[in-house]
Amino acid sequence: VALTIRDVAAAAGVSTATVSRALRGLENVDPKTRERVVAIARGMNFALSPVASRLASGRTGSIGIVTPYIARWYFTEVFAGVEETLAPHDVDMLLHSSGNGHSDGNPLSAGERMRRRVDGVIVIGMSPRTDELERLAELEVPVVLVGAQHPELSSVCIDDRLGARKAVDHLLALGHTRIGLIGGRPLPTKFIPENDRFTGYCDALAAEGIGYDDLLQVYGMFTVPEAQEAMAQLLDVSPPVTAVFCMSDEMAYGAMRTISQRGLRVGDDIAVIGFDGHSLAGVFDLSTVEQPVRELGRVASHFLMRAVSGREGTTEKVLETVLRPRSSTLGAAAR
Amino acid sequence: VALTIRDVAAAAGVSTATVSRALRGLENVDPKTRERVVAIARGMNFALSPVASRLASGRTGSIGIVTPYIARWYFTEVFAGVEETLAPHDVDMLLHSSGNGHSDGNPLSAGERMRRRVDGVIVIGMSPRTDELERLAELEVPVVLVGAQHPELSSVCIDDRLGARKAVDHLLALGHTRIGLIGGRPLPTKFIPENDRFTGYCDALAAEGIGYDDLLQVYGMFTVPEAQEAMAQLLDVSPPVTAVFCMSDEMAYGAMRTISQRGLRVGDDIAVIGFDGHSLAGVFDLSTVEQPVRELGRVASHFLMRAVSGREGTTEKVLETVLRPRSSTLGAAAR
DNA sequence: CTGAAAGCGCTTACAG
DNA sequence: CTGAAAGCGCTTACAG
Repeated sequence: VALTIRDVAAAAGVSTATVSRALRGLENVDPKTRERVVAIARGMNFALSPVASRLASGRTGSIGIVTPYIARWYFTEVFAGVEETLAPHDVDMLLHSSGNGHSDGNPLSAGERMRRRVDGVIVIGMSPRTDELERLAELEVPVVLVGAQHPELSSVCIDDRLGARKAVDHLLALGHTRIGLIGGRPLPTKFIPENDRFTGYCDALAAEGIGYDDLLQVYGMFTVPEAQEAMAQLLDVSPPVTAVFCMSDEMAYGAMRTISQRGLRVGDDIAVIGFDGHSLAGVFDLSTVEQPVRELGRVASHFLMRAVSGREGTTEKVLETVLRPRSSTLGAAAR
Repeated sequence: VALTIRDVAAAAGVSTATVSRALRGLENVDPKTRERVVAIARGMNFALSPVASRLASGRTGSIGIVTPYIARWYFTEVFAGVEETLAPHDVDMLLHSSGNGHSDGNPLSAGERMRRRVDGVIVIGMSPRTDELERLAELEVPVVLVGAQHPELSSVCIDDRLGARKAVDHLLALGHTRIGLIGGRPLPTKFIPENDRFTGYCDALAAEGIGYDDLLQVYGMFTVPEAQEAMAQLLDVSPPVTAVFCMSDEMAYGAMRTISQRGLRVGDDIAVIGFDGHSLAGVFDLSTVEQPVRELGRVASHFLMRAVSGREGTTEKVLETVLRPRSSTLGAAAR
């Protein structure tokens, strides 16, 4: 029932090759011809079949996006940045969540899912040392990493170590010396942001001559409820902590909750600082180190587009973070 | 460089038709043949080209997802529900955000973007009376609406009127009689959830013999900062409100902030209730009416899959909401 | 600037 | 259960 390029060619009295060129806006078409063809196509309400174009041209016009989690703030923001820059170029995005968001687990690996379907892939927030990534590389299309680095791949990320240091330096400047740390998982793989943030925490303490105290590190798994428990644990160590650095804002929310449930005042009795620049940090007065998450997605998209068109090899970019002090560290005075 | 089905056929000593059938798991293939073909294909590391399959079969294997916003909680949750149910069936999702998330605005309408690319589309959180939807319908593929209804389309939504009523009834039961309302936009189109929630608010008041007072309705545009201002406005009316119903949890967060900034206590001096069941409502002790957002996405996916395979006409489903009282209405005692 | 023709890699009646 | 063959709707050297 749908029209084909042949119908348009016939109506315009030209070859299908010319219609194809005209409709795609290629250079080598006489302006008058192009105009006429375009007008006729529009008149017939014709549109090229993307599927046929893809098969004929060998380009998929799609990129893959791989991420462990699909409904989390960080991913969502990166994704928005990607969509924003890619949609105008008419590239489709094929999403694959490798994580445990699936009730039944995701049967396919990202590599299998993406195979023969994409011209390149953006990997968000995944450890760069996994089989998953390994298999993705076998696809032999450009890959760009967001939030991590890899010796052989393009990437865009932040300096997690420095970011963490900014957070803890802030606490230190406020006079705190017993500073708790709510991290993610107890034994993260090498190379991932958690390690760097941990190192930044240690750096800051060391610069003040404060040694690392294992009792002050607890784990919140990057979720609110687990961070609540972690904070409860932290509140029981002695000598007591007067401040806590959380590796994510969401964990910081959990920590804040536990603190007020204990009858303590966030920012006055115990200082809390997060990491991310979550969209609700402002309204809940949470001090944090902001990372330009959406921009991460934009930059990754640009890298990928360039790589797909073969215009360059691997590139790396590190974006800046900024400390945003609020009353969760400054106290009621700042509210 | 990539292998084709012909290579596999040659290696297996069968026709391409048989390879095609075997690899797709069709019934009419001798089990032994299938097994052998599959083994050989695997040995060659061969995978069918989805693009070629699509062109040959006429099915796109994709569905479209249209939404005004891409990085908002509601959308994200629905999307996760969709992804979760569709990914295992190997259907690709083509996303189109029609909203103003784009720096440069989105040049294409959803209809144009989706054209010839999808077997069906899910429309999330859009007013059902728009050109956008109109053009989508012209695609002549099944459409299912999430969060709204339409006389001619399948849909899955909640009863917004009843949900709002639950919220306000809760406030009324607590003894409040001056109840503010933070809505979205001043003049929403007909047929959309805002109107229903407004009606539910009025229903509840009317049942207690309380008349509608225009001074008590302010607008927060579904954003935190605008809700903060709206709440500030509300705090200045007299006689004063003792409670407020916000049409979204995010607006409720803004309201809570304004209230505490004024030195008042949320839940004790002023009760606040939201709407949605946002993921952080619990940690911030916000009373709310929860809607099963992810489930909305799952149900929509099932509807769409059935429609795509021609198994049924339009269907509607209304999911339940549940009141979740917390200390933002119950007061410190519940904390 | 334009066209004829081959080809992209599959699927699907149709026939057996 | 299997195969030969046509066809899906484009794009792209190649030739002019």
